[in-house]
Amino acid sequence: MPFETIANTVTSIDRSALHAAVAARLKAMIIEGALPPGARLNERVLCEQLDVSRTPLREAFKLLAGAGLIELQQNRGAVVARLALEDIDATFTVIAALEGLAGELAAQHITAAELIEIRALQFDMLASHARRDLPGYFNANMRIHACISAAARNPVLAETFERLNTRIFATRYRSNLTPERWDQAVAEHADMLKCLEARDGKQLRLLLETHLHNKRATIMAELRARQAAAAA
Amino acid sequence: MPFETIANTVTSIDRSALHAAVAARLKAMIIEGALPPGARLNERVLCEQLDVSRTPLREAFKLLAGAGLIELQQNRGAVVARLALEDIDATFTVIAALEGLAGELAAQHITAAELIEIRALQFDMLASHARRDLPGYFNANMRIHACISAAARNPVLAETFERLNTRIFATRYRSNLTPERWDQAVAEHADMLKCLEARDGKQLRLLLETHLHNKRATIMAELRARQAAAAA
DNA sequence: GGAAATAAATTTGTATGCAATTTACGTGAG
DNA sequence: CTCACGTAAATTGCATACAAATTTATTTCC
Repeated sequence: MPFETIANTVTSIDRSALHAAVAARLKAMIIEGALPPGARLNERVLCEQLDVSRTPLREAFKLLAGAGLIELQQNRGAVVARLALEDIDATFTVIAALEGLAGELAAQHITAAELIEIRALQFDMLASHARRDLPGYFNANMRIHACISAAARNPVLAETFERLNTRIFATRYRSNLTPERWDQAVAEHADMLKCLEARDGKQLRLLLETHLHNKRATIMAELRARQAAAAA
Repeated sequence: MPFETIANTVTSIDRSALHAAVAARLKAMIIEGALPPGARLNERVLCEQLDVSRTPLREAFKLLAGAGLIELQQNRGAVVARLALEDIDATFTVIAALEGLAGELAAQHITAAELIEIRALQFDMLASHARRDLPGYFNANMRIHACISAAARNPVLAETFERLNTRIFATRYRSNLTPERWDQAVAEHADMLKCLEARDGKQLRLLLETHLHNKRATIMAELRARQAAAAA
């Protein structure tokens, strides 16, 4: 994780590590959707917007390209990585396996304090669910998954997970949910918490894989429907 | 294309995409061990060796840093990523889960032609094992795992796998083996092939996870012993 | 008017120069 | 002899200049 150590939230850019700061900034813009998939990254325009010269900007491009967030085209610049539906599906498949592993390891290593935090986040999530506050729900949801990832005590897993999650962030955490699927997801989270408390890693792994598989099916159905609607 | 240009591509590098070519070259040097973990990457020296100016070299650094192959240090250049023992252990844990997933998916999607190729590679591996040809064994071994990864039909999985594998390539495929562990590994591969032929994805996943877990235990034991010997 | 050819403008890729930081080295004090 | 300090050398980071490629605009011809 070479560039996410710099705070993404800073408005003006730290002049002492321009390429890293620019990369963090661009990454944030991609996650937030300011730079949507497929968007061309014009060097001159971005240089003016970020107030840096081309060298650090181009180096930031390479950092993001190495991480798979953007694609470089020979003599034709860079574009934000465009994920086909199959790629999103494939990414969820891998994330399901990784989260399953994270859950199994977390059940072994999680501390009492971390468990308390996850319980609290679970209530936050229930509150957002009750209020039908989708952004709040996704926020709590995301933090629970991050907690589990952290409790796994495997930095390689965390990094790999972070890397894949970044690429489908908007898809994963800005999708719609049917009321039924939302209820089901909340119920699945309750089961997951029980497994964690019981330190039942095997079962938690199964639950997480199923949970992610269900989320994948939901999102893929929505995306396919959206694509069909756009084609018509 | 003139003959001279073709000849040049063998020794020197393609001038039309310098940063990518340099990155590929550096990656190869890292995998081959010419640039061992922790080695400092001096810009001037590498510029002369690769016959490029600093700009594409530095851009190549960023590509590799984004992929996690090297580490950038503020005002202090770049070094080949140094993996602590815990990192190697953690990487194997993740790879085990990913290969398990790959096996499960491969059992669903593998073609007859691919199965034939894996059977052939299995015999190559047996031949190398019989001759006690360790490099030949690792080569066949690596290709079998690559075949399974390809048969999974999941580009994200393949990419993630490739990325992690690159980082521990030397560790994974240049380690020593006790005769017993070597025999055991060969036997495990025979079981894996049976599962593939029977299209038993669940069982193949278990086998692969166990196989990788065993490989991890072997390698970690060797590395810890080596480290203890070096400390003494 | 439209297609092909051509020229201009834009954009990308690489090389190089300069400033800032880090590292190396020599000198002298304790 | 060791350690601290200061200066010089080396190295890194960024900006800019130039070259090559691509895209856009214009002209020419049918």
